[in-house]
Amino acid sequence: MPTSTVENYLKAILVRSADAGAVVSTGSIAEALGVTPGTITTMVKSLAAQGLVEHQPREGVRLTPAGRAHALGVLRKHRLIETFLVQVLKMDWKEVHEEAEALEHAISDRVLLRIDAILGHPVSDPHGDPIPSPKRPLFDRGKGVTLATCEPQRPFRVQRILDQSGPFLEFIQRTGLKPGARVRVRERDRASGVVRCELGDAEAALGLPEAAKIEVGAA
Amino acid sequence: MPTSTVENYLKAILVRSADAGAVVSTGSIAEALGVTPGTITTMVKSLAAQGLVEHQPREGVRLTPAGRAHALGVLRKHRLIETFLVQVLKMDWKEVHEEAEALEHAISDRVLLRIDAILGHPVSDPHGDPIPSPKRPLFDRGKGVTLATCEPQRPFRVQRILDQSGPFLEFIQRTGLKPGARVRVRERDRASGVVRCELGDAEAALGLPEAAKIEVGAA
DNA sequence: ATTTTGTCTTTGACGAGTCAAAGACGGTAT
DNA sequence: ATACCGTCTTTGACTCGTCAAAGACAAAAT
Ligand SMILES: [Mn+2]
Ligand SMILES: [Mn+2]
Ligand SMILES: [Mn+2]
Ligand SMILES: [Mn+2]
Repeated sequence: MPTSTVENYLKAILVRSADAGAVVSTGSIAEALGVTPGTITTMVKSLAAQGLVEHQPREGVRLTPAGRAHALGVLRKHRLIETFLVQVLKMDWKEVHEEAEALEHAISDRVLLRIDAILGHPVSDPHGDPIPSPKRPLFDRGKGVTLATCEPQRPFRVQRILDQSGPFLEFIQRTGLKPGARVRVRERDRASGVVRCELGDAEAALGLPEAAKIEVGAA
Repeated sequence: MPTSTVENYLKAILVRSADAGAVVSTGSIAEALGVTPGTITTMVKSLAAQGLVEHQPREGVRLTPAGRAHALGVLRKHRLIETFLVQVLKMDWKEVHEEAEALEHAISDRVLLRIDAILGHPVSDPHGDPIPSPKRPLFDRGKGVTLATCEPQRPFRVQRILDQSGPFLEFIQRTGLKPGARVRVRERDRASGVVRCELGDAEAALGLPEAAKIEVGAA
């Protein structure tokens, strides 16, 4: 019966530990949760006492298997909820993260099962982030091909939006560069730093750093 | 930004004040929320300081207009959520109250609007309880006709289940005496205290006190 | 008029979660 | 070797929601 605060901490640690067993700095958790560093230290000690993390003072934090399992459960809820809000409730693409941030702590496993079934057991959320499950324990870490690095002229499919800030999602929505969209890089001009690409019959231009925020895969 | 605790208090006071402006004893709130009397007194003082209730010490508590408005909003959320869980997620009829108790504090007004629209703006929840709205401010207080008092032989429609305890809802589900069901009292034997009624082609028997827990209306 | 009883309030304490400010640490620069 | 700096930890304090236990009150019983 972890509190919702504890769940948020665990999830923050999980998504920040690239690989299972990686160590995360308390500072980065503080920044992610918008809380002072001292608060993290205190909380981390409490999490360690509950067996959810290991803490090497002045070194970092690592999820225990129990902590990781719980964090994965929360992340799964979060992403299934986002998918549900978009697919079933037809909510706006860029609003759902905030909603899911609260709902992930309020929805029971029973409700989650129903949602998962209604959605047909999806494997990724509206942003293209993978939905972990007991049988699919995360980390299909794509090879990291993005609009900044993929082969020009060849058709790809948008897979995942790496920058999920409001303005960037606005842009994605406006241009239609959402996960699932077919896209082709027309021209990548290293001098001007502009990537020009084609979506169906439309065109979109974006800077190189921005192009690197859009992961693509085989069409 | 009332906390979810405050919302639960306001809702408890609302559903316990038969008429708008009625006074509720702190003791009954304590019992409803499963909390000690001292806690209520403390909390009520805080609610009063926030202008949500008026408190006559040793007399009772009354919602202010602001408190009532907020309580109505929470009650609306609760009942719309219950309806959604049954109608859209096909959840079990007797599980939804508990789920809604948590979700009512986590769902935003945006999500609520979508749910309301998808359900077609329902006016009552699965238990037959009215769903308040800005234009429909509660209190369609039925005339209180129940299976214990309605005219025998004449067909009625189940309107509302007054006892929402687990076992009673089990019974309702088993017999099909849910809101919306057509029902007819065949025989009401005051000596044995048994009410025998007919639902479609099936029959159901129940005691008089139990019959009084099932409100009915014109078929 | 007392005493009893039931209900309400007060008081002191606690856990959870947080912050501000002060302190400890360790790596980098001088 | 020493000083400096950025990061992490400690400490003391605060809010919110809660309880247990003791106290106040008023209505009912004697
Ligand atoms: Mn959250
Ligand atoms: Mn997402
Ligand atoms: Mn609730
Ligand atoms: Mn209900």
